[in-house]
Amino acid sequence: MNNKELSHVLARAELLCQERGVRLTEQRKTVLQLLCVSDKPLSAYELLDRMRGVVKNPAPPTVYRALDFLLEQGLVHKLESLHAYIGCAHPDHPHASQFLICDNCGEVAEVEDASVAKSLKAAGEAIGFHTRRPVVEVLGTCAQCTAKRNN
Amino acid sequence: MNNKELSHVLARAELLCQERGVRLTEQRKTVLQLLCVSDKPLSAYELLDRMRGVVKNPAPPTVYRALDFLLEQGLVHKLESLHAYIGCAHPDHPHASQFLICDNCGEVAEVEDASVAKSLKAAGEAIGFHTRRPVVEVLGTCAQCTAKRNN
DNA sequence: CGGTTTCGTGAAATAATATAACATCTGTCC
DNA sequence: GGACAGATGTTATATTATTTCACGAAACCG
Repeated sequence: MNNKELSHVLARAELLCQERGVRLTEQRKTVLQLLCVSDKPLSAYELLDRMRGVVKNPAPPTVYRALDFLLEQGLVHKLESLHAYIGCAHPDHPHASQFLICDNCGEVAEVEDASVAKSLKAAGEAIGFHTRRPVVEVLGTCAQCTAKRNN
Repeated sequence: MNNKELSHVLARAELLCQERGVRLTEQRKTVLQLLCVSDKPLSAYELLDRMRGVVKNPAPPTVYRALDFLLEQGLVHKLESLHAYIGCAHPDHPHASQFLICDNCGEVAEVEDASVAKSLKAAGEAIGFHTRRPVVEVLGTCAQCTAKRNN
């Protein structure tokens, strides 16, 4: 995420939290920023390391608490298959995203494919299942890495 | 999984492994059986506990090695969002399954929805992404639990 | 304003999940 | 039987996540 996007996301996060009557504290903002400026998903302990410069003596609960908050607010996502976290690419609206994760370079693309969401919903409804949170993470190789390998 | 299904799956597993020239050893078969007879997904350490009766002094690598093998052979699945493992409901053919996981009762339904698979594939291809393993786990409430709650 | 309640944080310990490294054994092939 | 590859035994350790209890800050309410 570049600087402009970061500013937008942070401003948007401030606004959303205000609207919702929840508090985007310094620690929470720090974690959100760290995730947004990272070019790859970060594990909780990587975040912990990077917080050392900013927060005094952070412990695991420090980062997990911030992550819990940000996840609840839809400002970050957890990538279950990587045990890692990533800033949400479009926090502007509630959404069910899918993630395309490159095994090779670690790049993660967050996409919002209506057709995927729809067919998933339908598959659940077919057996009376009520969806709370869909986890859709596709592991594979991104276009760039595929191209490189074929050279 | 009932007894008849278990027999079928085990027989099928034996056959598949023979065809592929890989060895379904006692330990591996034990892990597969434990997963199949369980009515819910098991974590690696739950498996470890249940192996104590069968295998002498099992250690974590014992169970993780067996799981790695079984995952490779498509005989079990890993549920990333639960850190747990489950016997494959239909090992007869290679497949990309989706899992509907009930938060309330822990029941997991493995479904193979062609429409989901297709739209996911398309979403990847749209950006040149080459899929290796799709992880699709829908967290929510099963029909039974929804009904109970509304009573 | 002062009291209270709620939410957020600090800190230490520990639980749960997963892997590394290296030695030993077992089955298969020639 | 000797050599090789694959499977297992064993100990230690890495990584991810939660519990618990004490303390502090902000919002709420009179």
